[in-house]
Amino acid sequence: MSGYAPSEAARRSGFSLDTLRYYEKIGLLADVERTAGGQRVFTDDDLGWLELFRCLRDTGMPIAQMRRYAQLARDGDHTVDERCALLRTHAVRVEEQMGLLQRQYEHLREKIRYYERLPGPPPT
Amino acid sequence: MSGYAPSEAARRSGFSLDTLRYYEKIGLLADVERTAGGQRVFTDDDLGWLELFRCLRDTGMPIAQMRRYAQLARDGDHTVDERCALLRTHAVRVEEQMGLLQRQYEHLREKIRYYERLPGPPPT
DNA sequence: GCTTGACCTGGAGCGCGCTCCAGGTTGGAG
DNA sequence: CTCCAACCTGGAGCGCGCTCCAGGTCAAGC
Repeated sequence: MSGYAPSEAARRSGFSLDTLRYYEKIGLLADVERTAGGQRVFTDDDLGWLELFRCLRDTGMPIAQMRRYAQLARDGDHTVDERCALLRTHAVRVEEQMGLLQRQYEHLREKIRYYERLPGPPPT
Repeated sequence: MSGYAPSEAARRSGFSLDTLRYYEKIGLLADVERTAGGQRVFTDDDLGWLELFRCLRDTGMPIAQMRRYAQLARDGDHTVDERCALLRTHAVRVEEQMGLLQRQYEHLREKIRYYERLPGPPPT
């Protein structure tokens, strides 16, 4: 149920071992369990966090902000409002990003259509 | 109609002066005109290229690939197919990127909804 | 002609997010 | 008990895309 070796955690999360260590080093992942010998043991909870980090990373949130979010979560329930606000603000930025991407994608398609209208057989 | 000072080109393109110089230095923009004294004069054609670079940059194309595209364009009409293929390949990547962004955005919204369902007055 | 702000060059530096390395330790299989 | 693959640490290095700087030149307005 819980207790994954580093390589397994890497496989499941899609992050590299180095990235997992890095995320712990900078305080994104805190208090990762260890064996008596000092080797990491990741829990389902850790994997849940990693999934969130992947979501935030893929949507372009800077690490500093993820760090802040994680710290708030560690600080307890009274930070719920601030955490929610942080996510909402981020969501707005993501919407803008999607809009820009969409618009530029359309320009790109238009450029491609221009090439396709050129005399001569269309490539492929 | 054509012939813009660097600051004007920066204003119109939205790139910084340093970035314009950088783009020329690495061969994205080639053969930018100069005054007798050596100062750059940007043409409408240059601005057109910059608009394209912005589109490609905003959609995540690495500079090396933009360089390649620009070089192909300089090489003449016989590179049309390759240029078109390059843009099409890029468009596919952009579609993937949009799909990922959309999916992760939905996860984000779900997380926000989770916060909003929490007991207590929803923030703001 | 002088001033002054915009511009020039080559090259160093930066911020981000990892990624790699050396040198040493751990722990499960046989 | 031995082996060896997986793991540990601290710290250096990297790739990208700019950004900044020093020290000098240009050119438009007075």
